[in-house]
Amino acid sequence: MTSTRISPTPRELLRDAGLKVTAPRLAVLLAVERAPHSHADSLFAAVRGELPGTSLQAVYGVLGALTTAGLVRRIEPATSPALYERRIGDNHHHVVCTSCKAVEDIDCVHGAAPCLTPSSSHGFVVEAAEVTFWGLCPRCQANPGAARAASAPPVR
Amino acid sequence: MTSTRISPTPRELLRDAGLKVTAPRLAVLLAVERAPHSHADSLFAAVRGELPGTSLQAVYGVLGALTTAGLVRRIEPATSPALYERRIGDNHHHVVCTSCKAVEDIDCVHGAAPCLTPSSSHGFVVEAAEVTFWGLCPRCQANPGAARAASAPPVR
DNA sequence: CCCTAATTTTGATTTACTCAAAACACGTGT
DNA sequence: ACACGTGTTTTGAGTAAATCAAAATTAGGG
Repeated sequence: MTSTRISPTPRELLRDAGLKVTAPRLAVLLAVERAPHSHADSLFAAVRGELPGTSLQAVYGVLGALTTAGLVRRIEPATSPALYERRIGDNHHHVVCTSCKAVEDIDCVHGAAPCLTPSSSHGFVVEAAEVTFWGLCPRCQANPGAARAASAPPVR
Repeated sequence: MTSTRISPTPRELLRDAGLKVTAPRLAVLLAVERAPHSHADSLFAAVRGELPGTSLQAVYGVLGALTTAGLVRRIEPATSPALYERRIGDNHHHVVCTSCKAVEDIDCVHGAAPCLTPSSSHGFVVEAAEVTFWGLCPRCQANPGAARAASAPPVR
């Protein structure tokens, strides 16, 4: 009995989400898996490696579809373009380096999903909480001069 | 005794920050005070009302200077342009309406500044934590059809 | 009141992304 | 196995938000 239940293949992921299986979609899915927290441009570069005909707009289209289908999560830290990752479903957060913009995952502070509840929500029905930590990554701590793209606002 | 210590005038704020006092700066400061969570464009519109010669670039320049000086705080919720507010120093957070993008302040969940500490920070030296809640504002709850500018991703 | 550095204006440019029409291909039905 | 329809991708253009740079202007110390 070869179980079909052990981590679905990219094909299955797409099919199960009701999306057609296409080469660009498989390639983007793989690229995001390999390099989490990538932006559209670098995914485009990665995809071009194995599928030279692909257009940047296709990558944007695929990322939109995958995000809508819930196969991929989009984050948008201040001052960065949108980043994509495959780790979904758990509610995890991110640390962003104020100097070089490197991103790492942070497990949810309080365990599962509703890890935060606003004190007073002004009548809003709150569906989600998003947490971004800002700091200096190990590399930039060691190498203080080398700010790659400064101006990220550490909230204050 | 008319105390000089009660909330500094805009002039004083600028001077104390080592910035020259100029009409555009006073106007932007006032406009942000009046309409918190405004973006550059709408501040530009407001400023134009009382100071017709002002350029959009000047508004961007002023906002940059005020932000650097810590007189104004910049936030950038996903899918919105940068927003500015005068409430600073306290570490407060925001709820953003997923439908109309309205923003409200939320007091820090755990009291003062270090209201969150990442469980494992991958060697980052964390300086700040930023929390954004996503939900439906009262108006959009009552008026479900009227999505003003959809596509804000409720994190998932 | 003058002078200099900071600020603002004017004008061009970049980045990240969206829109639309035409060509193409996945996969359902036969 | 094959055609057909719709969803996808390509091609090409366009937009919003913001940044960059040089020239003109102005705040405010001396």
